Amino acid sequence: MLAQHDFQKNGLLGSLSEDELSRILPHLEKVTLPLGESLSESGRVMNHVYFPLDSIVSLLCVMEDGASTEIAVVGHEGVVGVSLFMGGETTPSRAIVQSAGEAYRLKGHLLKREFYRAGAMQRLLLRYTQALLTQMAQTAVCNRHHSVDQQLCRWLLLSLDRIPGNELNMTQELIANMLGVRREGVTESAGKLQKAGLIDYRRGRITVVDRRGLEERVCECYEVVKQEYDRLLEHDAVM
Amino acid sequence: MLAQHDFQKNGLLGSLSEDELSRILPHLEKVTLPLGESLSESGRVMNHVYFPLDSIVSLLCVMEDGASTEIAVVGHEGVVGVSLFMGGETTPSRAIVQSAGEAYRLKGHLLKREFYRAGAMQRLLLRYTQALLTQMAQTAVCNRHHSVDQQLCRWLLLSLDRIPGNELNMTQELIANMLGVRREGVTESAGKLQKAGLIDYRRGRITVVDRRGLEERVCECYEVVKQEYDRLLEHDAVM
DNA sequence: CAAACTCTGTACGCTACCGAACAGATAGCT
DNA sequence: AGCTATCTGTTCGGTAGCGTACAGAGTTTG
Repeated sequence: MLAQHDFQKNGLLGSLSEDELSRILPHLEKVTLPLGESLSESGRVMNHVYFPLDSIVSLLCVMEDGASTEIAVVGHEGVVGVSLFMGGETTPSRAIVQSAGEAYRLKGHLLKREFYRAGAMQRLLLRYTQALLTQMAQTAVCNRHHSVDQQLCRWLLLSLDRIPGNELNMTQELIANMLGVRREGVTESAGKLQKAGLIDYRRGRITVVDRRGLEERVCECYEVVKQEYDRLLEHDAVM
Repeated sequence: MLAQHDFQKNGLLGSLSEDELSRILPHLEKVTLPLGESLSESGRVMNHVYFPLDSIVSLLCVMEDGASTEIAVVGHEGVVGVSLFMGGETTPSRAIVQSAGEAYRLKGHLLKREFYRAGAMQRLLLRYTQALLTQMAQTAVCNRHHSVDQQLCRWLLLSLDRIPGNELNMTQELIANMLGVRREGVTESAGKLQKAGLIDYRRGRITVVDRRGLEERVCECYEVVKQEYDRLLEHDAVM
């Protein structure tokens, strides 16, 4: 049945061979991730890893005073919970659902078992982890050198790449938390984009009307990350 | 002979079992890394991986306009070149020798061969990579939320942890490049630390005279990273 | 020993972003 | 419908860090 095959919507799952897939398929469990749900808390062991389909998960670094910054975003191209197979079991960061949607989840020990077979799954996950590494690095530079305007563009495009359609359900408050800036800063930047006719903002719902326009305005960070993801995760390259 | 055993100065090499070690030992080549040398350029495949002994290597993200930011630092606890075994072969970042010193290097394909034996070496390298991930994430937050003063403290402590003694050979210009700020900003911050009696700065040579003082002044980012490194890389934990 | 170079200190105006406070707008609820 | 929550827009003073410019101090070179 076709419905059984929607795991293909996740890039990693979709890249596995029949053989590899058949071992984990029976254990894949489809779940709906509501906005704001926490999939992973700082220092806590995760029971499952999550393969998003149309949901988006943000990896956040939260500080003692509550201030936070998004360090990476995970969508249908990836998986939440790399620390399980990397061997550390936990991370000091949090994983929060930024855009509600569906995902497949898998018990952590099953993923680890599969990982340690040292087959295609391992290669795939490692390449994905490297892509994640790049995203984090580029986020660090972007935080240092680029304006809120540019970062907002980057964030919108990264999100847009991970959902179907061109609508995002996000309040400015939430975006501000992700970017680690003030809510007013987002209001201002979003206002500029609105005036320029690139987006349409209405109370928690952003519609991107001119994607090309955003791409012209965004800093190079978006493209660097995108190209690296494409390079590392194109299906042929998996092996 | 004792001189043969200084590979133990590198935490990763030192954690390997006799058995694991014996396979790569004949291929380890000791090299001296001069200040400023580039070990890895954006998008270029590295021929070797480097295990620093008393040298420090900075991983930098360089942008089109030449602006840069250090995203992580590697010393005797780690290895330069994780992209080789992660499967991507290259990264968009650069690796520059920040503090001259010695390192062992190993041909990339030999490390990969060892990695794919899926033994202790693999587990060790993956845990190290996770530590690196944490460092990058924390750098991203720090760039967003903390003052140059605090970041300078963090940077000094991270460097100090990776060299013998309490002297760093660094011009303010270089530090500024690492932190991704203006040279004048470093002058100012370093001046404050000098006045507070924490460091002694003289033309490209910093002597840390009050390490405790720095630790009191640094932001939480330093401690978060340090603890995660300790947790992931303590020898017992390796297996 | 003087010249050339490099590194450090200081000053000044400028801009982006912060913090706080508040007013208007929109959506959901009863 | 009206009430209330919440979300968005705007303002205003404060500040950290930027860009630029330049002066002094230390180090190397001829």
